[in-house]
Amino acid sequence: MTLQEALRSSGKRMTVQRRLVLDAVEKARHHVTADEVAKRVRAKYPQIDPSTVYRNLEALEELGLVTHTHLDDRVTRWHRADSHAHGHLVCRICGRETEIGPEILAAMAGRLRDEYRFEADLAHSAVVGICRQCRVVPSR
Amino acid sequence: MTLQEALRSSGKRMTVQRRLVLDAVEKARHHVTADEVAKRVRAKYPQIDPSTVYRNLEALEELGLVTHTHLDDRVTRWHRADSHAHGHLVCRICGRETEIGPEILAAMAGRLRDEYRFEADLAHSAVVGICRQCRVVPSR
DNA sequence: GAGCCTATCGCAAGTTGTGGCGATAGCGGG
DNA sequence: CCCGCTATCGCCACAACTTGCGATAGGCTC
Repeated sequence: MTLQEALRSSGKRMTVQRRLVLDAVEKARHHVTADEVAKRVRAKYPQIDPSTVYRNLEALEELGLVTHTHLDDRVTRWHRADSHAHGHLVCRICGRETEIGPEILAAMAGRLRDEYRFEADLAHSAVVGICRQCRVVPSR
Repeated sequence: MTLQEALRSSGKRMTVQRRLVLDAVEKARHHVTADEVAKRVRAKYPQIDPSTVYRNLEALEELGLVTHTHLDDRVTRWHRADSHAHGHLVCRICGRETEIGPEILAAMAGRLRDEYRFEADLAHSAVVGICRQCRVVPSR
């Protein structure tokens, strides 16, 4: 079993808490915050500590089962790792979030790889800027 | 005086605290965290509250005097606004940070503008990935 | 299935950044 | 130069994580 192997080779264990956190992320359709995961898990099992949720999200990321993305400025958002590749645009004025295909980001990643030998992870951060709606009426 | 005009037109005031925060950011050679600014200011004027520093950084950003960037995942870093345009690559393995010219990022910004009418601010976030040194020895 | 090693847990305290509130002080007008 | 309006301040409490630590419990071995 792949999961078993991954666990064994990394020296990690599958605990009840870890499975609950993983389930919560997988059940969530899209990006969820650690806090949302914690609330969801604690709704059923209140004795599970929030810090456990945070640590498990990191552990599951090391196992390659989940990933995190920085959408807007501050909050970290988690989702299952096998989601299709895509990027995000986030408007700094209205906060609206647009999902975009991987092509444009991939083009940049290619140049970074060629010119800097840097392997960019472009799903990791959203591109911040001003969306088409908010461009029309200048903010300042 | 430009600063005076900017202040007046935005209805903001120049207080002692605000000037100290601005000075601290300008004196800092590169990107500093809000916490570092607070420590530096409080070293001389301990009665200034950290929350004042945070609020003043935002206010100075609205005035266009300073900007913030997200280098690694979590911490917000501040610098004076007139720095030359550039992007950042941050390695998720070793944490090393590379400054890059604006060309590659600008190319992507151009495509986002054309295809999505999205005005990207690419100095705002660093590109996270794996640097050339850490690529040699795979992490997993 | 008993025992051991150690990853992981729950708890509690620390860190970092945010928001409300009454008091203070810029700054434009009279 | 005094007054008044209100932006800003300092303080305090809170929100969002993070970390240290002793106790617990996976999972491998015998």
